[in-house]
Amino acid sequence: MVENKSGVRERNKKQKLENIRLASQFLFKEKGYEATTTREVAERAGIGTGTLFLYARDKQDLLVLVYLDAIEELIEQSFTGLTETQPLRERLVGIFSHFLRFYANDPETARFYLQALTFQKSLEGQRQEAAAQIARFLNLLAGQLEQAKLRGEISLGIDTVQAARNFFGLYFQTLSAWLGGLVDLETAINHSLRNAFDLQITGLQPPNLIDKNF
Amino acid sequence: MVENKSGVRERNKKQKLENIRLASQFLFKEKGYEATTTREVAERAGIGTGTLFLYARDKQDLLVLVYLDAIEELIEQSFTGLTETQPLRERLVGIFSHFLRFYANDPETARFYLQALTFQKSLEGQRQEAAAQIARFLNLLAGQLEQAKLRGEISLGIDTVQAARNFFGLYFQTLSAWLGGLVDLETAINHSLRNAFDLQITGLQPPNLIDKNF
DNA sequence: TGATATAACTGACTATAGTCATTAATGATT
DNA sequence: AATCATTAATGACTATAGTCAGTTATATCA
Repeated sequence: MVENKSGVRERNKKQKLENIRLASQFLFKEKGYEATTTREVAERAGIGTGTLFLYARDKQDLLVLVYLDAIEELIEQSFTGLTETQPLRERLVGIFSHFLRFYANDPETARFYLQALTFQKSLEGQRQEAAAQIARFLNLLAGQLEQAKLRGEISLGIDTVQAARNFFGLYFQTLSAWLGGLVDLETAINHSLRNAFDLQITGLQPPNLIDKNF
Repeated sequence: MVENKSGVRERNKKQKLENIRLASQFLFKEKGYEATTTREVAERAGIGTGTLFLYARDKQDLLVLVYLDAIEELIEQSFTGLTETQPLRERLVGIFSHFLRFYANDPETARFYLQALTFQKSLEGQRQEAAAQIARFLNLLAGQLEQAKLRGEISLGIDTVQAARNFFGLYFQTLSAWLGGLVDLETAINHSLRNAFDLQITGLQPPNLIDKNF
């Protein structure tokens, strides 16, 4: 059991995965997700068909692989350049609208990507990375909410992690409605998302009941 | 263009659809969704393979067909026997827990059912029925919230339809987390769902800010 | 009732995702 | 450098969802 020194295999594997990623990216963009066959991806990546499935669990996993980098950048972007004066609701709508607008570049493919992340038996392969990415996003979101606490916009007693989860859930619902064709993009952002967030921030209780809790 | 009188065709079609439903139901229960082939369903329903796809758009549509009746009954049940004294949060947890516990009978198949409803291009065939079912459920839920208004549990200014949507979104997130194996059933109901609902009811704002709004 | 039109049904066919027994390449050990 | 062990790569193969050109059944109407 001696340490691997040359690392030829490791480098080859990394290179192969990157080739697969590039091939998938190119073909999905060129012909669309459904029209692309896994054989085409394998051929373009310069590997056998069987090999492809050593690197990705299934076809959808290829899509997740392609989206990983883009989403990472998107998370970065969505939290930068937030205007100081914006109220919380607008900040949140601003953050999440980045994602909606990104998916709008290719809604068809986005649907398959999001399907790959929802209601899966277990998150293996590239999906696991994507799940970790979402977890990181939720932490950043909770951080934003902590800052809102400091600004006095939200109550100090709030569980910001739970709040972040709630906002994500509401975002996801809007995303689903939009990609399902129930609303158009601008309506989704300016109405569905905003109204949902507004109600989450405001809550349902009348003031007198809230006072009772203190 | 004379009216159809005998209606032989209509009756035949209704009967065939029912046969398909029963065959699907039996086989999905017997061998599981994935292990069941569409040929088996067709054979058991006494029709050709091509005919099957005149009645269902695809395999998942068969699943939606099977679930339609069960969900209808479930909606009914979930709104009956609500204890008068329960606070809103408990009522809502109670309502939604019916669904989680129902899906717990066969979580594997439930995953495929829910996939069939999420991020689809368009809701055709049986899926359209399922979407209408959800819309009806949301209306009932909004009705519950209206009653909560009368009891003074929530503010009169609340848009109960939006609130119903929000609760559904939060429920769906919990459902997804549970079926994805991130939490067990009891945790999902007693923590994930309850905490999410709690925060939606309470809201995020400190009392002084709320007062400003009035 | 016979002729014609329309709607429903069919299973052979196609396309393709994912598997697996076999082969090739790399790394460890002497 | 020769041998062995482990890991990676391969493509022929399998399984099955969904299609479609051809066929059959029902309805309409002279």
